[in-house]
This record gives sequence, C-alpha cells and structure tokens, in this order.
Amino acid sequence: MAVEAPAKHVFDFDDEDDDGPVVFKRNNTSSSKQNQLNLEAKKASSQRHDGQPGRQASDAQAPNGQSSSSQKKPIPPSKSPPVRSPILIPKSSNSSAMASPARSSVVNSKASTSLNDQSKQETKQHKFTAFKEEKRPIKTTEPNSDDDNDSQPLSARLKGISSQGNKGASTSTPTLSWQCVPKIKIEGSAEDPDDEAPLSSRFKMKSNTGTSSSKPYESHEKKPLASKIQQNGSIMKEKQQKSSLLLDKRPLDKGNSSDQSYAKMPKISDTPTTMKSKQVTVKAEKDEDDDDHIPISQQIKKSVSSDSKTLSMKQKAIKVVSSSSKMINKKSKKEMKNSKYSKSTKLSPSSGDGQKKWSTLVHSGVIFPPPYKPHGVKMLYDGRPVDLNPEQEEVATMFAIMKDTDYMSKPQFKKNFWEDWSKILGKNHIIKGLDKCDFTSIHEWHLEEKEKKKQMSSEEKKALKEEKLKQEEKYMWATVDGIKEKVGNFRVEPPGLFRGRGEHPKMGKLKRRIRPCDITINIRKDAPIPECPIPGERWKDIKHDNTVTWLAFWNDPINPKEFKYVFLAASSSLKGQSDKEKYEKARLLKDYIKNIRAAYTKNFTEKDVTKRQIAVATYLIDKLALRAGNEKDDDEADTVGCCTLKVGNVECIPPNKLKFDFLGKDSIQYVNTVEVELPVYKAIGQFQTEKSKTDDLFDELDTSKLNAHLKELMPGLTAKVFRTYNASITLDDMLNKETKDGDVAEKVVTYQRANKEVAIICNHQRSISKSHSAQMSRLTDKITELKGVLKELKADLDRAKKGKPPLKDADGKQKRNLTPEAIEKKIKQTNAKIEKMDRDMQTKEDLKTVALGTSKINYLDPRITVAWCKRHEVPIEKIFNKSLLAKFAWAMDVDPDFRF
DNA sequence: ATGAAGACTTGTCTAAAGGCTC
DNA sequence: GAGCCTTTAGACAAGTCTTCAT
Repeated sequence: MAVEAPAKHVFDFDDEDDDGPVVFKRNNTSSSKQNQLNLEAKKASSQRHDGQPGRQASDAQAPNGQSSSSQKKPIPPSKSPPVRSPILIPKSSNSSAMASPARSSVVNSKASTSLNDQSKQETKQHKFTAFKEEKRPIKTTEPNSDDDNDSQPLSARLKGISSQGNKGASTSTPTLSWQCVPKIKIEGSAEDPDDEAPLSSRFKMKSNTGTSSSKPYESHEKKPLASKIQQNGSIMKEKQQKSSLLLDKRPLDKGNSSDQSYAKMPKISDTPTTMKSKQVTVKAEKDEDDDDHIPISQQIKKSVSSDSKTLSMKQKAIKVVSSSSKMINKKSKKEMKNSKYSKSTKLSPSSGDGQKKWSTLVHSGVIFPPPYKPHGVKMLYDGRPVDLNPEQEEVATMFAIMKDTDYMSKPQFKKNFWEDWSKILGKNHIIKGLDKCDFTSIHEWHLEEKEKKKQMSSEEKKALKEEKLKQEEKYMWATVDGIKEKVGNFRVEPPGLFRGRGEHPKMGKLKRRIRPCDITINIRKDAPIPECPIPGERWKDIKHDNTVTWLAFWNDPINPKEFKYVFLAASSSLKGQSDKEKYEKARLLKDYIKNIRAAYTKNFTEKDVTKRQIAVATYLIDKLALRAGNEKDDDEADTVGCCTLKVGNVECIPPNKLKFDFLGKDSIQYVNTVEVELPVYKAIGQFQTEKSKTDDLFDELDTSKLNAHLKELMPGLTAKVFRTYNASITLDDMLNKETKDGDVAEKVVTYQRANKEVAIICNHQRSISKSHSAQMSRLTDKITELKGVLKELKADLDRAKKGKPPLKDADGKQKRNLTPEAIEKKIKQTNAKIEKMDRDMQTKEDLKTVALGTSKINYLDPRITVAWCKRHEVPIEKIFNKSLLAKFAWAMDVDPDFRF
C-alpha cells in the first residue's frame, strides 16, 4: 500500500479578539419546592419487550450459505479505494489557563462537593489526603478567573469533594460565576491534502499528523465560546469545520464523496454539512422564540452585560450564522469537501453514518472452541451417582466449576440454571431438582485438571502454547485496505453459564454453544470466503458491508436480539482513528463548555419542565460525570444513569446538598453527597414532588431528548463526551499543576494521582484484591526491617568514625569494615529504599479500590500523557504498557507542548 | 414520536504471562 | 528454577448512541 505522505496544510484562523471577560452571574431565583422524598418500595417501571424474534433471518441465499446476501442497509458501492484524509492539524485551542483538576470526586464516597464558598470551609476537612498539598484557590466570582475555570472540569470548579470510598475527599469551591469570553473565530479554509492517504498509512506514518493537532501554535487561538454558542449556526459551523479539520475522518472523497459516504443516509441529499448547519440554524431561531427569546449566547451577554465586546462579537457571530445557515458558502463547502465536515457533523456515530470504513477487508473468520470432551465423573443425586449423557454432563460441569463463586449464593442464578438444565435432562430424568444435587466430584475433577495443567513442565506448556498459536495464527490477522491488522476477538465465545453482573435476572442461564450457522461474516466482496472450521457446517451468512467495521457477528444466545461482534483490535488504525476522533470531539467541547454551562445554569429556573430537567440533568452529567442513562428492559439488571435516576436515588439534604445513591453500570454503586447550587437543589426537589421513590426523577427526559438538545449546543455533542472531556482536562490540568522536579518515580506518582483523580470522578472502582492486606503487611515488615538496618548502619558509622570495627550482625558474624563514606552511602541507599517502599505502600493503599486502567484506556487523551512524558523526560513505558502503546500509536508523535 | 435494531465503546473480572525472591 | 506475587491481556457483560421502521 502506498503510503502517501500527508501534505501539510496551514490553516489560518482568524481570531477575533473579543476576549473581554464577561462575567455571568447566575441568579438564584427559582421556584423552590423542597420536597421530602417519600419512601417507598421500589420497582421501577419499565417496559418489557421480551422475546423478540431474532433479528432478520438472514437473507442468505445461497444454499450453502456462502453466498452473500443483500444487506438491509444499502451498501455504498465501493468504488475507489478509500481515501483517508490525513490527519489534519487542528488548531486546538488551548486555553491558556489550564484547568485545575477536577476535584470533586464522584465516587462512592460520602464526600461532598461544594459549590459555595462557605462550603469551602466545610470541605476542607474532607480533603483528600493524598492531595492535601494542593491548594486550589477558588475563585468564586472572580471575573478574570474565567478562563481558568472554563477549561476546568466542572467538578474541579466546584471543588467539591467527595470522599471516596472511605477516604474523605475534599472539595472545594464553587464557582458561581462563569465568565464568558466570547470570541469569534473564523476559520480559514483548509485543504485536506491528506485525503489521499489511507488511514492506516497515515497512522503508520507517524507524521505529525496526529501530532500536528497538538501543535503549540494553536494556542493562540482562543475560542469564542459565547459567540459560538449563540450563533448556533455559525458557531456550529465553525466548529464543525474545525472539528472536521481536526478529526481526520475519512474524508469524503474529493470528488465523489457524497455518493459513497452517505449511502446510508438517504436523507441527506446535500451534504451532511449542509444539513447540519441548517439544523443548527433552525435551532438558533427556535431559541429566539423560546421563553427567553434569546439565544443562549445572547442571554449570556445580557447577564454579563459588561462587555461591549461581547456584543460585537455576537453580532458577528450571528452574521456568521446566518450566512452559514442559509447556505453553505464556498468556504464551508470547501471545508466539507475537505473532509471533516461531514465528520464532525456526524462524527459521533462512527457507525451507521453511512461512511465507508474500508475498501478491502480480508480475514479468516473466527475460530471455535473445541467440542466438549466428556470426563465421565459422576455427580451425586440424593447421595447416589447419576449417569449423565455428554450434553447433560457438560452443563452440569459448567455449574460445578462455579462452586466457589458468589453466584452459588444467588437464588436467581440457581433458578435459571435449573430451568435450562432440567430441559436438557428431560422430564423423566432421575434428577428432579437442584437441592439434592452434589456436584463436588465434578468440581474436584476440575481442580485436579487445573492442577495438572499447572504442573506441566515448561516445555510442555511451551509446546501447548505453540500448538495453540499455530491453530490460531491465521485468525489473528485481517487485512484492511491492504494493511495487516490484528483482530480483537476472533475466538467464538465458548458455552457456559451466563454471568450477569449485579442482580441480573438472567444470571445462570445456559449460554449455548455457537456454531457456524449462527455466524454472519463480513468481508470484501471478492475475497475468498473464510473456510468454515467445522467440517460439514457453513456460515449463516456472508455480507460485504464496508460501512461497518465488524468482521463477524452472532446473536447473543442469552438475549437473541442483541449481537456479539468480532472487531479489529484496539491497536488497529480503524480503532485508533475513532479513538482520536473521540478525543478531538472532547477537545472541541472545551470551546463550548463555558457557554453550555452558562446556558444550563440559566435554565435551572426555566418554567418549562422539560427544559428545566434538561438543564439539571446536563449539570449533573457535567459536574458528576454521570452516564446518560438509557432505558433498560426488565430482563436486565436494574441499574440507572442520569436520565433514569429514580426519585429514591437522590436525597435532598438542606440547605443545598444532594446525596446520590444508585447502582450504575455494572451494578457498581455510586454514592456521593455534593453541594449544589440552590436552583439545582430546588429543581430536584420539584422533580421529586408527588412522586414515589421508584418514579423517574426526570420524567420528562430520556437520553435521546437530552442528546438532541446537546447537539444544538455543539455539533456531535452527546452526554458521554462530558466524561471524556472532564477526565482529560482534569489529567492535563493536574499534571501541569502538580508535576515538580524530581526523579522519574516521583513523577510517576504524580501521574498516578492525577489518574486516580480521574478514576474517582468517573467512579471506576475495583474490588480489593484478596491479597491486599497480605501485601501491605509484607511491605510493612520490610520497612521495619530496613529501619533496623538503618539503625545498625548509623551505629556502625559512629564507630567507623572513631576507628572502631562495625558491630556483629544478627547471626553474630563480624561485618566487613567499611569506611565512613561507604557507610554513609549505604545509609543513603537504605533511606531511599525506605522512602520508595513507603511511597509504594501509600499508593497501594490509596488505589486499592480505585481502578486506574479504565480511564487510561478509555477517557484520557493519550496525547496528554505522551506530551507530559516528553516534557518531563519520563519514559512513556512507565505509564503505558505494551498494549496501550500499541493502542495509542497514533498519539506518540505528539508535540511536547500539546495541551488538551 | 417512539421503539427496535444495530454498531460500537466502556467496564470489571480473571486467567495467563511475566517478574521477583529465595 | 520453583514458587509466589503482580501485571497484563483477554473475555465478555453492559453501557451509549445513531439510524431505521412504524
């Protein structure tokens, strides 16, 4: 594959300098209705749609199943090979002032986040021990502080802190006024020369592409937030353009972009861009009709008043908007063409947006687990050995090997298991219930097998490994647009018992074996169809859909209307590309955040309930990094997110605190008490009025409404972007504020602290390792021992200085005679060791319930980390392991000055 | 407008790999 | 180099969010 070097382009952005700080004070008026919550039993309502027939029967046609079927979605004809736009260098707006780290920890803690000054004091006590040092000045209403604040995560601004887990976290302050610095920026047209380079190649070229975006020069460009928001249209436009520039998305092909890229989106006749801008425009107009009659930006201005600049800006903005909305002017067109536009607009959906994801895709399909090998070990029923056929035995074994898990204490698990197993046993089987079943013998057999495996010699293990590798080798790779890429999960899931998390209603159900006839393969049209690894069987269907990235899928045996996909690995350029786009979108939010916050703050007291709910929900998502909270079926675990919070999940604690307590994703508990602004507090009280505990708090809201609203504020904005934004900006800010001179180890600790702060904000928890206490006591012992050594060394030093020989060691042996200098050196080394162990111990204790990995993998823009490592001479390997290095290959050449 | 379908990201747990100690 | 401990990679569950269909 030809790898073309991306041409570099320089974009000119006009910066309008309306930076005048605008101070926006929130008014606290609000109807207050404080209600006490009624307690009630729970049970949220939910609609159930059960047993839907699996989705489309395959339209497979060829008798052998090897023929390709027509797709439901129109597949764009893949004409020319995909041309990927080079990664453009976006100008990132770097807010000069860096945000301070988000402080409020969201995690399960009882800490509180305060918004008010007064709260500051209170919160002091809760400060996070680990971060005690850090003093962040809270600028409550400082007009000039804006800048800072805006780029900060809300939580940070709030400073509220919650304590995490057991530790108290501290928090801080409230920023009541957010300033707005409106600016209008007009982007110059950019050409995207790189369009021609294949994505993958682009990645490989480590050119500055990715990096470029990070170029320092971007910094000057300040973003005009206020203006942006307001002018929705215009702003959006700009943004879009910008984003498009930033995101190197697959470019519409120069000439024929429209056809292929948008095949799936029939609606858009024009170009997405156009559409987008139109929408936006409309929105803006609509806004004017709103109660406020004023676009957000305008509102802001009003409140702010102070700046005349703002005004002018606004006007400008408006101008821009109108023009943009009305028609795509040349510029925009050009930009669109150039690539990103479409992307930014539809950026979000990497899927389904009808964009071509690949031109050629070749792979070997998937590999299946080996067939079941009966072991013949008999279980007991009512004290007597029972005969089971292989199928029955297989399922019994699945249950037996879970003997030591918590599932065994869950009635639902056993009930579901029995329902499925009894079907396999048949009506006339001697086994009539689980109560009299004794699976011990099978469990023991399992343990023995495990032990045998463990006891194998290293040669045997190695041989086994090689054998496995040999079998799997061909499935491990796919060729995408001519480039070899790793496949993520090419192994079909083996049968087993479903291990749903939390109180999942389907836990324990049998996850049946998946066969080739369950699997749909997606591959380039003319490529050889992967050979079915099981003789005599064939694939369910073969598709050639280049608008999606999956290589294969099958229906989830537990929930047949859902699918299990085989995708490329995280290190693939396809994944890297979308990862980068995700972070670029989050960076874009930085430009809008000020106005978005101003807008929702204003709407806390909006008369229209839906709008008020949207405002409060957005606030919670921003401040607490809550997830959106999609609706769930009854046959799923009962967990919630923001939009699905129940009245009983939030407790109002006068005068203005809210205590959240709910089960979030994966049934991880979220407990957090935060101080909020009074209007929010009052609004929550109103939403709870006359509802039972199990009623929806935001009864007028769901994620689609919320996200639709967010998209009016910023192209492509959805609830989850706030998590990425707040996580990354927190890391960037903390790293920059707290990195001190020191050795690498100390810097790594600084990084971990920042990482931890993010994990807390995102509520990423882990269970305490079983060996945690043992590890701690071992460390304690070692430290004690070292301290003893130190004491001895000091004594020896004294003696050495007096010309006496050292004391005998514990065994009574005479130690070597050392010079005082040598002893001093040893003392120094020992001290360093003790310090390191102390630090390790503290870190370990600190992180015992916090999972750092999740945020590192999913929320922290790797360019922040890479740039920081470069600036501070920390080897990147100290922060990223091998797989993260591969996953973030696209970020490695970032400029050291990169700021999120 | 709403819900289903579909595709992809996020998240936790654990088996396996790798590293350290004796 | 055996055994233990830590880290990592992989498995797979559970979210989010867009588009399609009604």
